[in-house]
Amino acid sequence: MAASLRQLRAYALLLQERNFTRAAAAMHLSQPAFSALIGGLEETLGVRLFDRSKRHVAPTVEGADFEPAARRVLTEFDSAIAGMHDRATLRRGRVSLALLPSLAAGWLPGVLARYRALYPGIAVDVADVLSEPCIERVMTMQADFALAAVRAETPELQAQVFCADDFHLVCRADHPLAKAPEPIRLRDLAAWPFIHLSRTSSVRQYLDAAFRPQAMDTVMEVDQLATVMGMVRAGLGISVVPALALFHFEQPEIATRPVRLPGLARRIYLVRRRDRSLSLAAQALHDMVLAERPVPVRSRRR
Amino acid sequence: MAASLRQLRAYALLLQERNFTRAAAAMHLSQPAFSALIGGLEETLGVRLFDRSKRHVAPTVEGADFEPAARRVLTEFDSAIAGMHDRATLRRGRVSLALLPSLAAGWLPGVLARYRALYPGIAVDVADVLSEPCIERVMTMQADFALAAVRAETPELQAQVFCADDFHLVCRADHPLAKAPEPIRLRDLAAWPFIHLSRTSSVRQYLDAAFRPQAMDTVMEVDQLATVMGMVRAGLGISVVPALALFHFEQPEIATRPVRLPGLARRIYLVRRRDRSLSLAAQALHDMVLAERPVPVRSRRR
DNA sequence: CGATCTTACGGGATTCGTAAACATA
DNA sequence: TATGTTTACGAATCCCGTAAGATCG
Repeated sequence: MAASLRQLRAYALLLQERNFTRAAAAMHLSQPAFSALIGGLEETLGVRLFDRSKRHVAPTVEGADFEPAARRVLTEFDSAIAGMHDRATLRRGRVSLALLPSLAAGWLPGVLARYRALYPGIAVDVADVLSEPCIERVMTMQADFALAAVRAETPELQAQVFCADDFHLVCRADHPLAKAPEPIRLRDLAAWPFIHLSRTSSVRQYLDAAFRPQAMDTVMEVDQLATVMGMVRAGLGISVVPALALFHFEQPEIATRPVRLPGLARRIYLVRRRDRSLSLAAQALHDMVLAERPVPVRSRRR
Repeated sequence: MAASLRQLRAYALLLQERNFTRAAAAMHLSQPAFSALIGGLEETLGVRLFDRSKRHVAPTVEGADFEPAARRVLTEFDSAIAGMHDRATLRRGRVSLALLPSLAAGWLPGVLARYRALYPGIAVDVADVLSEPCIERVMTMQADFALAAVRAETPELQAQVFCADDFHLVCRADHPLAKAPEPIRLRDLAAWPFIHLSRTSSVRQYLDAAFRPQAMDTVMEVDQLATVMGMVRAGLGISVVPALALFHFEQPEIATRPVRLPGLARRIYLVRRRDRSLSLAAQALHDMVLAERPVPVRSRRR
């Protein structure tokens, strides 16, 4: 005969009430049914837990000594259930997201503000890294899902198009290209001093595929888009950046123009593991992220 | 709908088997019944704990995170039950006994040796103190029961006769009284130098009631029976001690003779609380103590 | 097609509540 | 006698196992 939690609850209740009738009422049970619970527990343990010889019920030595263990079990159980219930109702949890720095700085904050307002108990872990580390984090399960510029379709990963991201010219507002007639084509840029991003960036890889490097007038190569912005604003050169990064260049001295590109526009993919389902917290963020995809940004002519 | 321990066990089993059929078998349950346990747990928690889409069952993020809490609850529960079962079967426990030093040194060791052999897991706490502190310890529940020379019948305490304890003369083997004809009466001792115990001892109180103190030839007053023995052996005087303390005087140079006393013999009482039942460990010692009451010790004439 | 989980349903054990018996101060 | 626990018993519930259905590789 195995003991049950119900019996432990009856025991704990009787220990504080010291009266079968009241304890039974507290458990919404008839007194005989309650008595059977206590009796059953005593039988499975092989020990009498309460003396009910006299007017008031009193625990035996064994009955008193059992209290700490019994209460520990009950509270552990309840908190375990409550903890999972909190996760079920999104009052607790954790979600980790890996995404491109441009998305992380420009588009994500608004989404996360709404997410946190809805689910203040959920901890959010953001990794703002380039596409390759994004994918790597999903692979190693450091991130629940990622927004990256790589269509990572492997046995472990699945990818879906998240949004299209076209390229834009950035230059000083007083630069000739700032007022050149539409459409601006890639070859129109080749003559001008150019600020490149590092070779690991997806923009650069796209440009390297379109041009032979030596066909361009490369002024320098930097890692951060913010640095590109500074160089352009200083008149050191022009550059081409994805629409999602244009927020860096919303400055009076800088103009941005759409560039007509051969082939398809760059795409951002939502990448997640194929085998693992998302946690509830991750699923909620996933759904919100899809519902609030970035809207195309308009370039500005100066 | 409340969660049950059974569901937690099913969960823990499925987590390590990752297969409903095997886990069900391990629980001696049909697979559908097992499935219902998991389903019920998932419903009460409001979270899907396992993905069973593909060939093998895999825990969801929530399902994996639930493991530590669930296992903790299960092990706490099992150890709580096992702990009480150990106490029920006297494999564990504690008993504390208060008794007169003479009993503690002369009679108790043999009893405790048998008790410990039967119940090696039970810790025994012995207080070898005089009658008053014995009773005090039972009152304050520092001792489960006591063997003392006081019939402590109060609303809290009940006493039963444990054994009778008659008094014996102790003197040097070459003392005239060692070979005096039976019976030796108390008045036969008045003429000889006498070693008294302190006034708190029950022997002394008995003698003070029988004689006026000034009627005796008091040599000195000591606290310990072992000291009495040393004094007597040195020929400084004679004394009277309870039969239970005679083991101190089993020495070649010392003779012991029964003394015929007016009134009843001294009695040792077993004293316990009236309201509290004894713990199982205490009850076992209680029964053994009663079964092995001291047998009357024979005095020796030299 | 085979392995595996879920759904459907009848039978059996457990548990409940009412009523009566029993114990104690 | 009044309060409070145990016993007795019919009824509702819950849980299990068998069998059929659904799904995925």
